[in-house]
Amino acid sequence: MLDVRRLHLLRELDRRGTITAVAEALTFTASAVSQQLSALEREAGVALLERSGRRVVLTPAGRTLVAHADAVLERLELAAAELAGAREGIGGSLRIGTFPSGGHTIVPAALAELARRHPGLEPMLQEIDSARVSDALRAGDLDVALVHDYDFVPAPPDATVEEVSLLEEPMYLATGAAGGAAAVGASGDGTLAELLGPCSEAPWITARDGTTGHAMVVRACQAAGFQPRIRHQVNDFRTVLSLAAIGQGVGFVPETATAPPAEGVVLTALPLFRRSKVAFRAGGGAHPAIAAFVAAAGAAVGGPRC
Amino acid sequence: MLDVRRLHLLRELDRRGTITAVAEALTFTASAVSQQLSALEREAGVALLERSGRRVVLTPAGRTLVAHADAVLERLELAAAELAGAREGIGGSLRIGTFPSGGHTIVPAALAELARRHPGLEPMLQEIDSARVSDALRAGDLDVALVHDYDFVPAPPDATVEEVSLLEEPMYLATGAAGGAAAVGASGDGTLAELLGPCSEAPWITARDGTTGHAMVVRACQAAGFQPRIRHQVNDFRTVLSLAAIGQGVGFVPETATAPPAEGVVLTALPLFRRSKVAFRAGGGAHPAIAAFVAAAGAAVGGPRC
DNA sequence: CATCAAGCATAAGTTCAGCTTAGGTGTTCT
DNA sequence: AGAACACCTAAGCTGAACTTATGCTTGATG
Repeated sequence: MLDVRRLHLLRELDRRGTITAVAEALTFTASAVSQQLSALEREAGVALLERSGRRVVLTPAGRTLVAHADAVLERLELAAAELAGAREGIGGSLRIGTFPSGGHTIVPAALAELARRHPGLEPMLQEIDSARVSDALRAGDLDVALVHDYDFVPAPPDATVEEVSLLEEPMYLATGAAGGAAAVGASGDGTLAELLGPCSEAPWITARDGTTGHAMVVRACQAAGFQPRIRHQVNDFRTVLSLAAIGQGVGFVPETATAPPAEGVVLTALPLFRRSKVAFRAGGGAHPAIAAFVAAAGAAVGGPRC
Repeated sequence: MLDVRRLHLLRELDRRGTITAVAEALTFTASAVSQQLSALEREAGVALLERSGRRVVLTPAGRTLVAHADAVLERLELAAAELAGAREGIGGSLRIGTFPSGGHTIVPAALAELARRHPGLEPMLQEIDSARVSDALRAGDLDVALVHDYDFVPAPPDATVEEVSLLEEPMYLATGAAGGAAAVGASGDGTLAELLGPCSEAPWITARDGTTGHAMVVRACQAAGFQPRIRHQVNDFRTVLSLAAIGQGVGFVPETATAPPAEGVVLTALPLFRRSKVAFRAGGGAHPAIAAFVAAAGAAVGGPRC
């Protein structure tokens, strides 16, 4: 019988690219991973990986085996989730990841709701970049995470992670107000090019390089026909608004960040959306603590809005 | 992560009923199985089995976990099968089980065909009662098996075993001929009760007690309205015919056993069928050696008949 | 081109999970 | 009541799997 632990290593190798990275993620030495993968190859009787430069890449046989590993591990996750459901009461710890701005919007409300309904549950919050979430989930460093998904920034589909949509909100263009008063443009009509065009020469404020928020600004501007001149890179939307207010540039903020209205900023709604989701390991949705968090997060975004 | 080897033990416990039986089947000591199941229970955090008299039975949680184990193990079987397919050439050994009468009908033709097409494959034949086949497949003592399936004897559905139908043939009633000449009644019309009625007082020849062939005779007679008086119990259909010829009783034989015609026996076709099938572990159909055997067996029964 | 770091593989030593053996308890059958 | 059966626990042992140490190849850098 194929060893599932070894299949797990093969899957991580497929995702992370190097044996060293796999070892780091699972807190082994590279030697241990190398030995186990050799053993897997031996029992498989087929070459699963071959050296390519100083790394290794999976053979076609290795890649199909990873597909099977995904299926097996998903089913094991589901089994574990159901077992957790069979244990009376929801308890233990739940490791929650969140994008930075989620930490002071959705998460507190969700955690309050969660604590009210399941006092035995011990939530552990951790800020994490959305791009690193799926790795952290697979490695078991996180159980659930709040993630973002922007227009223009397609996430590669990943069979190992499931997502539940929480909220879809429009993005706003934040520009400095001439008079110093706060204003929210209800616009909504007008194409992206028409709305962004006037800012093609302005300095831009984006999220930090490498994030999906950053990529979204760049691609939206490109779609509007220009290359943004980026001056500031900050992740915190309150900082974006403060900078815009003092005329340091223009940027995007999600609807959540528009209340209370920031002084000295004009906000214009864009035909551009951000979706907030809860992500967890495929099969893990049956876990009561995860299901409870998804429900609490849903209540947190749905409650105030209805 | 749940340990798949332990899940395998739990599944076997579900099928076999006692820890001792599981240990015997997998060549462990009962102590080892007991310890591993305790460990599984500990990591599950839920009671999976409870004592009932001097045995143990699965709790509801244990039974749902077995369902997951079935799914996981089937997928692993499929993965292993595909790996075997990726190995160039078909080789190694293939352990084949067969019901006794299959040994001198289908199997030789199938093995000849198999040897012709895949000289590297080393088939290992073993007679086995159909009722024990699924256990033997699951335990890994067999890779494929020829099994039977009679009308009136429903086999309990087993998600761990897949079957491919080979042949459906009518059963014949064998009675002693008055004149001593061979005869095959083409009857076909007439209900089961009408055809068997005349034999309600005759001594019967059936397969050995506990086999499906035996159960089929008893239930068919019951359906015809009488309880058969069983005198002889033999599995070999040639012996059945010989006994019928000397007036020692009446019995059922499948069509396969009617050629060449036996002297002194009258054969009457019954509206009663026997199906021959190839069985293998769920997911194992993708294994090249198993697929080759299924094809060869199909050719063996289909070839002479078309 | 020489040098260095990254990444993988192998050898050797160590630790711990999982096996067997041995012995004990509760249950069922005779 | 006694015997056989099925399971559990304790104790000791063995091998699989990990770490450490080392060497090889590849790619980047000055």
